[in-house]
Amino acid sequence: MLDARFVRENVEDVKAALKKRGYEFPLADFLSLDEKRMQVLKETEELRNRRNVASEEIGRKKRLKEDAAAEMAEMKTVSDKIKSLDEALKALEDETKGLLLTIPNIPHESVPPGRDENENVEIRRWGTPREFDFEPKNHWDIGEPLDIIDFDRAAKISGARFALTKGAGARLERALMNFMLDTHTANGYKEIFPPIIVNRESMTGTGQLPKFEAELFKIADPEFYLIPTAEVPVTNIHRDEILKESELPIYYTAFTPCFRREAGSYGKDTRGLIRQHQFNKVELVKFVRPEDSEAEHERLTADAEGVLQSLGLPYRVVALCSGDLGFSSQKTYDLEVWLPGQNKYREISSCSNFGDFQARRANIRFRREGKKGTEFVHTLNGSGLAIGRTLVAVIENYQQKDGSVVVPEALRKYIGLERIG
RNA sequence: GGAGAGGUGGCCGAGUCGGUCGAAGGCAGCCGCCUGCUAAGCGGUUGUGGGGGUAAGACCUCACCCAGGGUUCGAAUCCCUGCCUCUCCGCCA
Repeated sequence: MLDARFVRENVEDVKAALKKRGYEFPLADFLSLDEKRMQVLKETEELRNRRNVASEEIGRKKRLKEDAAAEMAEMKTVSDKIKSLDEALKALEDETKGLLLTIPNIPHESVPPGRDENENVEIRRWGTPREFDFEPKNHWDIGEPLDIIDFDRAAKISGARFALTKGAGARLERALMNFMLDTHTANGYKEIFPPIIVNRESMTGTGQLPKFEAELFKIADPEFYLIPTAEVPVTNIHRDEILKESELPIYYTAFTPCFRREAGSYGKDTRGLIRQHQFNKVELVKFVRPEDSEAEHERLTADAEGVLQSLGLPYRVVALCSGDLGFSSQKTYDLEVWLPGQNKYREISSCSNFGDFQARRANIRFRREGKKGTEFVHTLNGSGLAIGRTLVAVIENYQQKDGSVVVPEALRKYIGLERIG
């Protein structure tokens, strides 16, 4: 959420910045609403003040056994007025806030301008895609014969876009989870195992609601949501809190299943593990001081890259252009891993700096040492990594001509195998 | 699922028959003083958000005692609803 006062005072800048995203800011709506709101607010406060003063006077008179009927009658009408103004104010506030909640974050100045993913900018590459002396297969053509991935049974149990792993596949999934968590905790992230069903406030805090309800799985009664990413519960750990400066930065890592409706992606990645309604992911989340967030963003991205490097998986880092940026993000790097089966790089991690956008929504503040008042922290997060897609990458990059899969060195002690199949 | 208790400031805790309650008292914190140092002691001070004001302060004002409604001239105090916590019974991984 953007700051109302900031928007009010920087209308043109805000408008221009959001235009970079391809977002038309409803400027006139906001300003007239905001002005009306302030006007009503002032009026109510004046009346309240009058009432407070009069009520005190009435109390004094009553104690002295004097008559206060006239004041009481007058205040009755003042109170009625306040009540109706309050209703109007509440409506205006809801509307203003509702509008603010649907405005995306302002892209950071370093974000490359662009309309969509085609204008994202490659920052660097790591590793060299392997040369195959045979035609490399898709992961499902490797996994199904090995009987480690089963799409048909999962479809029977649940439906399309579900999969189940078994045997060495299930163990590989578990090995990846442990390997990633161990890697990140060694780098100073505290391990969290959060709830994966959350309330509306949490979803609003990180920016999924109110705008993206259609992408979420919802539990109707009682009202809850399944998380689309651990970012939601983990960032909301500190919702409505005032942290000490000495506590920052805070680093968390969390393994969770994630649930996404994937509405609007019909026909995309219909086969295979790439796009599932349910998938596992290890997430990295940071809470930092504003002046540190850019450097922390680079480090977080490097931490996610470290996992790919340890696994020997070639990848590239891409800076999302302004038009491809997520709603809450002010800057994002995607990590794209090489998939021989598709002969291209595919997203496996997304590392974002949200600035104070989420902190303002979720009301996460900190107090500086020796200073009065509070400031919003900056929040960041990134996948470290999406486990399903990592499993795909391992299988495709380490496939052998005979249909087996060699287990990367780093995973062997976790899975207890050198080869699958 | 049934029965009951409770939610007050960083923490503990008081709020009488509704009327200077933003809220006693204690602890912790901060600033002085004092003791050669430390501890103890003495005095003062310490919440968040909005609006106005100022060069910046000072200052003025509104709101906030879980949340949302209601009663009233006036509510932390009374009433309703919701959320959360705790205890007992039942059930259960």
